[in-house]
Amino acid sequence: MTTDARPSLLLVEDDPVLGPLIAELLEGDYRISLVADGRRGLSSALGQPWDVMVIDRGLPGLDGIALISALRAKGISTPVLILTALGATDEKVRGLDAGANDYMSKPFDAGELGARLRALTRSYTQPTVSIGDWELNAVGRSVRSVYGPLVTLTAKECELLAALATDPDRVFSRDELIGSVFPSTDQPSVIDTYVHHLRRKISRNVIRTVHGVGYQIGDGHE
Amino acid sequence: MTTDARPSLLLVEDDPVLGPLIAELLEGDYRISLVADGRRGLSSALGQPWDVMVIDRGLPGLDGIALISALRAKGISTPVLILTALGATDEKVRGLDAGANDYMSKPFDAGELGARLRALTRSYTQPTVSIGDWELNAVGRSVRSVYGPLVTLTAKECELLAALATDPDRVFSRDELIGSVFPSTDQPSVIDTYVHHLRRKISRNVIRTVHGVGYQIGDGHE
DNA sequence: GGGGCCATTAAGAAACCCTTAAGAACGGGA
DNA sequence: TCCCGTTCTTAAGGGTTTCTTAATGGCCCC
Repeated sequence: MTTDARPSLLLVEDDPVLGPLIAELLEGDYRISLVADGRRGLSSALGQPWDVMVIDRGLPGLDGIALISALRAKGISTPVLILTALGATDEKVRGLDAGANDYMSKPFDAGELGARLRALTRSYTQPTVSIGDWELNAVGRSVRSVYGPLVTLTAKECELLAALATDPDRVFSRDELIGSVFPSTDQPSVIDTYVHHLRRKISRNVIRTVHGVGYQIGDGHE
Repeated sequence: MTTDARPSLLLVEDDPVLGPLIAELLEGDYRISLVADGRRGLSSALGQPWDVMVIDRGLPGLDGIALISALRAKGISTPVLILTALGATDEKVRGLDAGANDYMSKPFDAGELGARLRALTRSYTQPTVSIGDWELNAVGRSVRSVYGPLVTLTAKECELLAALATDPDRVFSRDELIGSVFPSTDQPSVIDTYVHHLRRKISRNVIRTVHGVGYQIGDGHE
């Protein structure tokens, strides 16, 4: 298989030497995107799902701590390791309190950075549901194909897909799905609309229509 | 029969009013055990098998989410409905992601609770009928041979095949089949048409013609 | 060769689903 | 608070699938 299985890593580091250096160190193990200021970091972090982030404490535009706070406020729970030149304990506490998951002071050991990142990507890997060739991350509201990029879903899209995925091969009636995903309405056609959204975002073959009955998640044997 | 056929239900709810109230509501349909804190909930849940659990989100001792996570980590896959005062969507996602199967916000409607519990205790596995090398899923309107691809059927195709499969080796007359599958018509040739559809979709040998009499599935050995 | 019976194909009608669009509701940022 | 963008919800037309009917051709037995 030709798929790149490396986890994606967003590196936010303004130092023109250190940034590329870290990127080079880690590029064997991660697919790295490097951005050099806080605002771009935020838009990158929000723009697509990441497996892990490494964020510098002192950044132009938007401070690292503020960046992490903003992410967490948005409900992004991607694991973050924060880097800093400051080794003081209260700095560490502040970073972790803001929502960082780990912390390293410069200068740091490359091996230790690698180990800490492995620990982060291991322990914080969010549970996913397999749907044929797709993996649904209900917490991050994202779906990724084995063969393609990550796709972000809206809340309802995600809930609908998750509901169908609770029991592959089972056929769900529209009323059933409305009860669990769209309790605020009783109009079955809303399901059609969202099925359409999901098929457009993901793939036409993920959700099967059972004429006159409802919808079902295929099992990859089609 | 003297056996109590009611499913067993473990209710973990610390509210001194709501707990007994729910227990009373449901005791006609379930054998209920009520415990009032998370740690006891965990030991009860691990101590014996349950058919279904209702767990409060906020619990003393061990939070409801943590309780469910612990259960799932132990490999306990009993269906769980989580109750909460919090209606926020991300709370819902969090609960479901921790391993809950369904979710209700307080205050809740007693009837809806009953319906959701019935849905949880109902078997999700759809019955399949074996027809030679083929397996028919009447709800999903699909048929598959061993290791073969999934073949989708229309409603009438499926009903006809299911009708024949109710009694393999028995020969069904056209009139008989029309009565049970195509009540809206009285034209026997419609059966021929649908037999043809099935043979094309599945296999030429699944349905045997008994000249002058009708149709039959298999003949004992193929 | 004729007659009965079955297999196959086709086509109109009906039921149902897909797609698009637009207004409402929601939430974030200025 | 207001504005703007996203998401949710509703609605409706067009398109597809499915049902039903019917006609033709093949096969076998008489």
